[in-house]
Amino acid sequence: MTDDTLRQELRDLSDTDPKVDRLVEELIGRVADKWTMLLVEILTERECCRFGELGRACGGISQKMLTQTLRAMERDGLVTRTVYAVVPPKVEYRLTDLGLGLSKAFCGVWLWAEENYERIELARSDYTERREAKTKY
Amino acid sequence: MTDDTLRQELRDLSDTDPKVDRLVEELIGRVADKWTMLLVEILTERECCRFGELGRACGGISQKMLTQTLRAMERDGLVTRTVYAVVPPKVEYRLTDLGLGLSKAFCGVWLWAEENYERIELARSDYTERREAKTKY
DNA sequence: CGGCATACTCTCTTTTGGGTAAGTATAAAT
DNA sequence: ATTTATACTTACCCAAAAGAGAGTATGCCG
Repeated sequence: MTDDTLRQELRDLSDTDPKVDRLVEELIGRVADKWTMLLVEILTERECCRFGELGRACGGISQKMLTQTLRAMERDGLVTRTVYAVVPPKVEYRLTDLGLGLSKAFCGVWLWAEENYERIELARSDYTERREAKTKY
Repeated sequence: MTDDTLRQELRDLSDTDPKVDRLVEELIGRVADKWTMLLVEILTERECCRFGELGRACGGISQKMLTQTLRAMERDGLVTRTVYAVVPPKVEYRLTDLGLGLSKAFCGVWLWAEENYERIELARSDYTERREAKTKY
């Protein structure tokens, strides 16, 4: 994709009526958060997961945030939640088509992050160096 | 892209060593926030913007958040900041290559959001209906 | 009888995000 | 002399987000 194609696509996107625009922005705000993105990634890799499995795969997420994020995703139609009436309880989560679509869309961002994290670390240290140099005298 | 290709790509991504994995996750957390994404989008469309222009284009962002987000983006090497020594002050922001890369990567998510926001609204109302039905008796 | 496992839920506290409003510098315009 | 424009910075404050930790239900296993 050329820069101009990109520019054009984004312009087209903003040229729709402002109500849609706000909806889309709100949706991005909702969906583009750390835990949602992580869960989408994990659920893409392993198709079907139990609650505890997701928790372990996320590393460091609290139970509260996990339930909360999963509920929001369920509400938005990104995952399905299947409860088995057994004891101890068993609940399985899997992506819907909609969720898989988001995964595809977001895949580019993961790839970008993996390709560029070194450059960003470099930019960060350069920046603090520059700031330190400035305040030196 | 097939579902399996996607799965494989994401698996490859997680198979790198866990240190890189955490870095990438941290980067996603940093960059995947509402204001950053909006600013990236605006700066892609109009190439070069002054502070005030960005503020107006964002609609409803406070000066504080605007400076704060722009500073973080500068630190990460996503934008350049050019100060002109004039009065009243004039400062121009534009995306770096890195920033433009992020824009490209994230473009897919905007498109997805635009294509699917109706489905999500529908899923939401279905969900609340289901919940209401449940709690009815 | 006493754990253990699982998927929560609830409460309490801390942290963060983000808004508001005021202050700063300075040249040009009125 | 006062206002205007611009891009901030700083201080203060509130509400929302998130973490920590305990509690719950229940059948199975020893």
